[in-house]
Amino acid sequence: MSPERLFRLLADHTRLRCLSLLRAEQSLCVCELTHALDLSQPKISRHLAMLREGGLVMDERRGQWVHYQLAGDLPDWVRAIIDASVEAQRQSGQIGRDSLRLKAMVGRPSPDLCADDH
Amino acid sequence: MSPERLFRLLADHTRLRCLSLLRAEQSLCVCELTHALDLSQPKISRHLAMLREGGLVMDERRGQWVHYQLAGDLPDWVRAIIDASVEAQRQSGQIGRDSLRLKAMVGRPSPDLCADDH
DNA sequence: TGTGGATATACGGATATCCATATATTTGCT
DNA sequence: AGCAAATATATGGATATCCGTATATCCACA
Repeated sequence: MSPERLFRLLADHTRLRCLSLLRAEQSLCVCELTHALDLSQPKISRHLAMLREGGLVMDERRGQWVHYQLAGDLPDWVRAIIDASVEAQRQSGQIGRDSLRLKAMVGRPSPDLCADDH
Repeated sequence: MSPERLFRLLADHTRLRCLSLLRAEQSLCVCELTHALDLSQPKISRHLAMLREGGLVMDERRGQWVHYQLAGDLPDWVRAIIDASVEAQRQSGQIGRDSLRLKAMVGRPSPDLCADDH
């Protein structure tokens, strides 16, 4: 991952919000992100695919849901950049607003249910 | 400065190289950057203008030269992001190559001469 | 005032990015 | 097999970005 490629990935409001919320919430499925960010499903899916192709997030299918989380093997400098940007997002209140919508989501697939291999 | 705007500014190889070299060399004029990066003068000038409009660098005219340096009043999170990207650039050898070309530049406007208000 | 060096900006064209919409794919369930 | 929910991908258009080239501006100095 080159710095230029990383910055291109981060240079989009939607992707930044996805990353910030994923860092705050550990693991989220596409429909949770769609609801929390209040954006269309294809839009979220497309941006998550870009983050995945860049190695910033991992996906894992659990039943009919696909859960995303931050990649665990990120280089230190990449993690430092993501951390700093998350901090700025937090100060702007963006993460708070998205988290609130996530909390208010009804019919949210429970992480406990999904964790079981049922 | 929003994270998205910062990342857009950093999402370009030329601007990253300018920032890295400016951080390493304190202060450089346009012709030094043009020579060190081996790129056309309008290209360097245009990218420096973007960095200036984004508040990442300051310019100061000294005679017929315009010297650029990193802005001194950057927020902590911005500085952290720039620092991390510079570190990655250093590891890639990019800064070393550009620094070498800078050192090898002949007729380089001496900082000592330019510092005087002659 | 005029000339040359250093820097900045304007102008098109090529390419990339982003989006909305429509559609395909995968999975769980009956 | 067939249906519905969740997710992914394709398509085409609008917009943004980047670049090379040409030109304008600013400054030192004669």
